[in-house]
Order: sequence, then C-alpha cells, then structure tokens
Amino acid sequence: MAPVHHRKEVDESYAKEKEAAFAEFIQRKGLKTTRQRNTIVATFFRMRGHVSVEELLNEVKKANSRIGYATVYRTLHLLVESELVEERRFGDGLARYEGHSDVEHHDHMICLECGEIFEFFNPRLEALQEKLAEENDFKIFRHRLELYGACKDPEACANRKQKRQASAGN
Amino acid sequence: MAPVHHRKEVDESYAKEKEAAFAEFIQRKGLKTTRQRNTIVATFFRMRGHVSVEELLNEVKKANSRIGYATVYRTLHLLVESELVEERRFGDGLARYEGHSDVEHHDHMICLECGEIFEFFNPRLEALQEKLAEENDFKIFRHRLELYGACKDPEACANRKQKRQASAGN
DNA sequence: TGGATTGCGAAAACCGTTTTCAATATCCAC
DNA sequence: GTGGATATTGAAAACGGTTTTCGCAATCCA
Ligand SMILES: [Mn+2]
Ligand SMILES: [Mn+2]
Ligand SMILES: [Zn+2]
Ligand SMILES: [Zn+2]
Repeated sequence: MAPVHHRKEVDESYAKEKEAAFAEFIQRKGLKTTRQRNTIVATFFRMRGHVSVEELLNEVKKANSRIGYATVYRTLHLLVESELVEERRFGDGLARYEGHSDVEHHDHMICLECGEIFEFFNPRLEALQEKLAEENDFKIFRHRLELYGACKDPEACANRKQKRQASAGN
Repeated sequence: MAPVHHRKEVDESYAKEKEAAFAEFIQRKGLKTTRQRNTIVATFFRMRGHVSVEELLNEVKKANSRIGYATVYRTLHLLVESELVEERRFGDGLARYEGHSDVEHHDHMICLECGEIFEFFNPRLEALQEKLAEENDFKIFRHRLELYGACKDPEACANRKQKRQASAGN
C-alpha cells in the first residue's frame, strides 16, 4: 500500500505541473521570473486545503524569510488571474486560496465547531441552479454555495478541533 | 388599482410592526429606548432591498443629521441579534442588511452588470442540500447560495444600471 | 428627581489588504 | 557578457469598512 509514499509522489508531480503552468503564464504575460514568486508558488502547491495568506507566508518564510506580505499578496493575485487558483471567503474575514483539484468546481460545507471544510459536488444541484436562473431570465457566470453547520460525529469533530487549536499556536 | 397608495400602506404597517418588535426586544434585553435607535430602526424598515450602512446613514441623517456611523453600526448589530434583520455580503466588501420578508429564507442572484439582486426560493434546492449534508454526516445550521451573472434582458439591465449610477451621485 | 447605568458621537484604533517608493533584480538588444 | 529599460521587491504607509474608546448626555427606576 504505502499510502504516504504514494501521496507524496502525487503531490510532487501535481506541484511540479502547477509550477510549470504558472511559469508559462508568467511568460505569456511578459512578466519576469523571480526567485520570490517561484518560492511562493512552489510552497503554495505543496500545501493542502484552503490556505490563508498568513498560513502561506509562514510556510514561505521557512524557505526565504525575507519575503514579505506584499509579494505573497501580489503572487496570489497572479495565481488567481492565471486560473490556477481560486479565492474563497468563508465569512471569517480573511481570504483563502485553493488550487483547482481534478474536480473543476465544488462547493463547501463548513463545520463551525472544528473548522473542517468538506467539499462536495452534485450535478443535480448545479442543474437546478441553472433551471432557476433560466426562470428568472438570468445567465449564471459563477456561484457560491456554502453550508454552515456542524459535523454529526462529535468525536471526530472534537479531535479536529483540538488538532486545529494545537497548530494555531505555532 | 392605485398600486402606489396600496404599497405605501403595506410598507407602513410592515414598518410599524417591525418597530414594535424591536422595541420589545430592547425591553426584553433591559436596554434603553433612545431617539437615535428609534430613528434608525424606523428609517431602516421603510427602505427596501439590501441596504448598506452608508445608504442607511444617508437616510437617517435626513431625520437627524447628528446621528453618526457608530450608532448606525451598533443599532444594526442589535437588529441582527433580534433576528429582525439579516446581514448579507455579496462580495463587494461591504455588509448589506435586509429585513426578513414574509418568505423566511431565500437566496440571491446578483447581476454583475446592473447590480440588481433577484431573490428566489426553491424547496427542491433546499431539500437537495439537506440530502447532501446527510450523506456527509453533516448538520446544516444555515447556508448561503449566491448566483453571480447577468440579466438576459439587456435593455432592462442597461436601464437599471443607468438608474443606479444616477442615484450613486447623490 | 437623583443618580446609577446606558447610550451617544467624534475620533482613534483595528485589521486585512493594497499601494507607494526607493532599492534591487530581470532580461533583451547589443 | 553588459548596459540599461523595465519589472519586482519589501518596509512602511495608506486604505476602507468596521469596531472601540472616551468624555459627555440621555434614560429610567427607586
Ligand atoms: Mn474547496
Ligand atoms: Mn434578500
Ligand atoms: Zn466539526
Ligand atoms: Zn442586470
């Protein structure tokens, strides 16, 4: 099985692929290749989940402690513009970023207890939205659906909560 | 027909009802009745749509120009706490508030061209969300669904856009 | 009606994000 | 390779919506 090893390889090739796509975007736009941007992008695509700017900067600083907020913000904007990354806002006042996974689009359930974010996709839901838009003579460009609530499994939820609070105190 | 007159009466009784409910909430909480809060609440429930703080303050100042932002913000928090009003955020960086209409819950379509906000409610959509939550062992407390796009009727959209830009320059 | 308690408004603080600006790095034409 | 036009960087300041502070004013119960 060796799931950890497998996972690591998958992450690496995924990250490499995204880094290459970003490099191509940079060239296509006539922008310059810089160490800082490369570091930030490489770091980002090796993180999982819905990453805040601060979380990303903390990781980035491990590779190059001189990189500051401004460059991280600027690079994230480029990543969004390149469509390699999407910005999310789950109502806690800060932007979070995620790389597109294989599932192109998905929505989110956010546990207000442990902070876990579950992703889901349902074609019927998507179709129903289209139908409702049609009825209102409306053309959808994009949508956001967020279900706020709580995990039903109290044990798993409590564990995650603990884990999160532990990692919050870096 | 006299739709305007009819509308006015409906709004008045609606506003009066909400004002009374807020007064009751204030007493229940042991807070004091003040002119400023009454003015703000009375003004709010006579406005339609999804009202920003600035829009509300502008209206409020017509009745009492000495009222400032702080009191408007504080009163809106009370209105939300009383559950007479809901806060919305449609991604333009500012909070908007709406009184509960007869339809208790609804979702939104936002035209990115003219800024119009259409409201809708669909029981199948709600049920489907519940089903998906169930499958993920998740209990929904609340949700937000926003469809961003554009009106299909270009004329109506352009008219609304013009109207909005006109009223923006107060 | 006194007086403890709340609420008020102007201004300052807050907080995540964006912009400024002087110094530095990139990279294309030579 | 090198010069030099151009883009990028990082610290710090600015921004914009919201919250908090603080001294004064209003509320309201005994
Ligand atoms: Mn996601
Ligand atoms: Mn609404
Ligand atoms: Zn949970
Ligand atoms: Zn429109």
